[in-house]
Amino acid sequence: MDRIVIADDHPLFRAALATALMRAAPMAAIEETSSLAGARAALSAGPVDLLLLDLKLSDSEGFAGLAGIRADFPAAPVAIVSASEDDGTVRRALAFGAAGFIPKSATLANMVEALETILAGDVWAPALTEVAPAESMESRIASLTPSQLKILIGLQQGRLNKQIAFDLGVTEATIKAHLTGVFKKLGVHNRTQAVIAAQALTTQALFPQA
Amino acid sequence: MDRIVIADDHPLFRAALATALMRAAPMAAIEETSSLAGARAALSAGPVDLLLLDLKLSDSEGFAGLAGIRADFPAAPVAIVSASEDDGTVRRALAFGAAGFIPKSATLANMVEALETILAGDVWAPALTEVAPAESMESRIASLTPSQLKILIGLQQGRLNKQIAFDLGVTEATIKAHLTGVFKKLGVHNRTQAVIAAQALTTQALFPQA
DNA sequence: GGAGCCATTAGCCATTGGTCTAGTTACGAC
DNA sequence: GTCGTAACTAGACCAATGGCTAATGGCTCC
Repeated sequence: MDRIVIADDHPLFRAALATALMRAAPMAAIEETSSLAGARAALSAGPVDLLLLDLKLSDSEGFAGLAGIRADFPAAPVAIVSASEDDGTVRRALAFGAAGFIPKSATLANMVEALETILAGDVWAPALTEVAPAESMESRIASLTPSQLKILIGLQQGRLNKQIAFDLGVTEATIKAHLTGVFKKLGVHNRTQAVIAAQALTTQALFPQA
Repeated sequence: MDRIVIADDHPLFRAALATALMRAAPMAAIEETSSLAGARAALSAGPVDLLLLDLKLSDSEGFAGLAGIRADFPAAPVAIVSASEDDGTVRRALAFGAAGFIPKSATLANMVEALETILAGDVWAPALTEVAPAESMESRIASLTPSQLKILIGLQQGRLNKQIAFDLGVTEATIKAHLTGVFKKLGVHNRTQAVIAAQALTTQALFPQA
């Protein structure tokens, strides 16, 4: 029996997802939450077979929420449900390790199909116009270790090393060491440039392709 | 006789603007360029009565180009021509001191009207749904002095104080002094947070209102 | 002329940031 | 098993940053 968590701040859409889930996985135990914090709580409580995550939650900021979840709970499959479904958004979600992408504009039948695919362990996403855009900043960020990613998210919120260290329960020296690794992987030389690079985590594509 | 500079990387659109200008200001001397650098060169060469600036140039990044021009040549009226014409973009352009906003989707007649208005010294912009959105980060950035703005743009490019000082031909001490002012005006406490705040200079509105 | 704002620089000092080196653990390959 | 690799951790050391005071000169607005 699967344990499935729906994290979306729109009650009606949660209901729609639940309906689709009842068809795709009749035996699943479904939990609903409207916040990223709620999703994290559910993940902390025990293993989850699928998390359906809205990109736009009150307490999350775009892909930073997804990235944070992936860092803390790498074992849990996460499917993104989103109102925006442009190529760039989909591609980025997959780059950050999403197991699937479900546009909110999808029909119920499509959602059922998508959920079945994802629950079977495959990846489901709207058709992409192209396969791989090569060396993107997204792929670089996706290559960060969980700790590095958490620290990058800290940077992006303007926190000091000391604050991040406190948040993560480690020494400031540790933060600095991880940061050096982050800089190397992102190809930058200081935190300011890292924040600029990490804009990919929150920003819409400036010119979404097609 | 007016001296008017068109900075747009699309040759056809430059031609369209030139056509509109010939009607709005038959006696004007028109110069064309495809880059921000070209526009700067023209402004440096002598007083310009109007600069028509595309928001998206190869060597500029959104509003940073406009802000930089305003900082270096505060006397020159700048009208933005842009493909995107959502409310947020227009509002922001005006917040950064644009004398007008001409959507690329405008008809030739509209362009002529807009240019006449702007050349007469008035502000021309598409209708805004609302007048003032109060205390925005844009208004804070717009309150920066020219030097402060140039330094903020330096920050946003990930440069060191030393590098910015070299670029502007001043001492590092000067950069620090200005930075203190920037932090105060933006309400932040370090350069990382300033960069995050300054994202308004390059980023599209995440959720352009209407 | 004076008040006020801006730009510029210097010097000092505390804090923060970043690199280097190094020890520990975990995990898969052989 | 143990070898190699990658991740996490941390201390030492130096560079960069930021706040402070103080001084100079230019500028505009009363």
